[in-house]
Amino acid sequence: MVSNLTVTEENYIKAIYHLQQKGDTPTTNQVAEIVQTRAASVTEMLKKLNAKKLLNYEKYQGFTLSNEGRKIALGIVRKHRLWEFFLVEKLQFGWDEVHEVAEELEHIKSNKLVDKLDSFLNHPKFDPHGDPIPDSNGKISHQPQINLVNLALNITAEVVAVGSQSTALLELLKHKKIGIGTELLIKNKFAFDNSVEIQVKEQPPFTISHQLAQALYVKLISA
Amino acid sequence: MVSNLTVTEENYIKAIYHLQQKGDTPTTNQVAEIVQTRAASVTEMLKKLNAKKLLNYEKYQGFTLSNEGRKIALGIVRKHRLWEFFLVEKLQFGWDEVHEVAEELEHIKSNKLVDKLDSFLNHPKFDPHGDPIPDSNGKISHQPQINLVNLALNITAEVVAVGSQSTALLELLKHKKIGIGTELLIKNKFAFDNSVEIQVKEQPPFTISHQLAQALYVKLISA
DNA sequence: GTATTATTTTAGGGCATCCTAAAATTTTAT
DNA sequence: ATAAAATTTTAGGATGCCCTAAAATAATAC
Repeated sequence: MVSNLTVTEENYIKAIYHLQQKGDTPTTNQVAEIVQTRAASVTEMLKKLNAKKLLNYEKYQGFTLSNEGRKIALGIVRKHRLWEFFLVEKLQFGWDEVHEVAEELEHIKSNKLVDKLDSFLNHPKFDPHGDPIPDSNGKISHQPQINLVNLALNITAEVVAVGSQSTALLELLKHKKIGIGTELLIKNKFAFDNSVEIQVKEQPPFTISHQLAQALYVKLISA
Repeated sequence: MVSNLTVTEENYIKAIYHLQQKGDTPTTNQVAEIVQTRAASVTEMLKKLNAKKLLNYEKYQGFTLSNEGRKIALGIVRKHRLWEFFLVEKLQFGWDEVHEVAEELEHIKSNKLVDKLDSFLNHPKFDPHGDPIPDSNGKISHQPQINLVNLALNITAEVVAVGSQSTALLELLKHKKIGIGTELLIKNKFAFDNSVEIQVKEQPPFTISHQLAQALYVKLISA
């Protein structure tokens, strides 16, 4: 219960949590890719986390987080996203440059710190990328989000989240001046390459690739 | 120059820096005490830091920080004290409960973060314990400070720093309602045990031990 | 100035995490 | 349904930092 985990252990747990969030049950190789190591090292860690009952693991048969493991993952995600919010909101970081620093800050161990930070920031529900911040009980707010490729034509919507934190994506979005809160609508979809012509409020329309559209999540504007 | 150090290496450097600040040239055993390890482990690390040119070290002959080593130490101290200031000023921590958390936060690696934090806090010069915060060039402000045992009778002075961060000391100060900024004067010094009778503004006088008086630093009030 | 004591260093080994190479198992393709 | 390919696991070794015990050196006491 008091589980004092190493930074390494926390990173494995977080990786597994994120893979599970994407639907598919995670594989050894996927985890290795995320934590930047080799499959053999992952297997070793799986055994360790299994022994600590944070994972349900049968060799060759896959693994998922136990309830306890999920709680820990939610705690880490909470810290990560609160720090990101802090960095953007209070320290004036760009939303595309906070991920790496938050990767370090998320491992600071002090419940008091997290709770006080949360109060200081007025209990934000979503981080600067639009991802929900779990509350202190691990509860997550959901806002109805639609993938941009599924948005109907000529309906104005607001960007509420992005599909990944890769710097490549964030750089592109910055260049195109699209961020959380941007209002846009779809003028056209082109079957040839699935590219999408969008119009951002008050600006001339332009076309974005299918990959980029897939990385954007929007909600309808209740006008 | 880009020196990417481990948390452990940073902790050794910081320990050596603080020992040097106290005047005496540091010993292997003193460092072991501070970083909570054995002398043998310290020797090992001394060799490593020497190889990285952060230390001038000759076996059996002692060691001191090189210029590069001192720069690194100042960077860590700067981060530690800025975070302490943040915790007390913005997150409403008590000044007696921030040290441990700051021990973790000081190892977060991002110059941009430190600089932005510094701006956010309006470039504070002293941390909540009265210790000076080095600026981004490693420059340290000094305020004239007098040890309370050397303060003359009936001269009002203001507490500007405390001699250590030990929880025992901070707890005692809290109980006696003495902190940075407290104004007081000495009514009496007792030769028998070197205890000191002090009066805090508007309150009845009381006596404190020699040890406690030694742990308090004051400056005269320019009235 | 030598003997005793204290300090520092070396020697040798432990644990966590990483690695490569090989073996075991599962999945895919025909 | 079996052969080939991909994945996962085991085996064995490396590195960073820790430890204890013993050896080397320095400091102190008489």
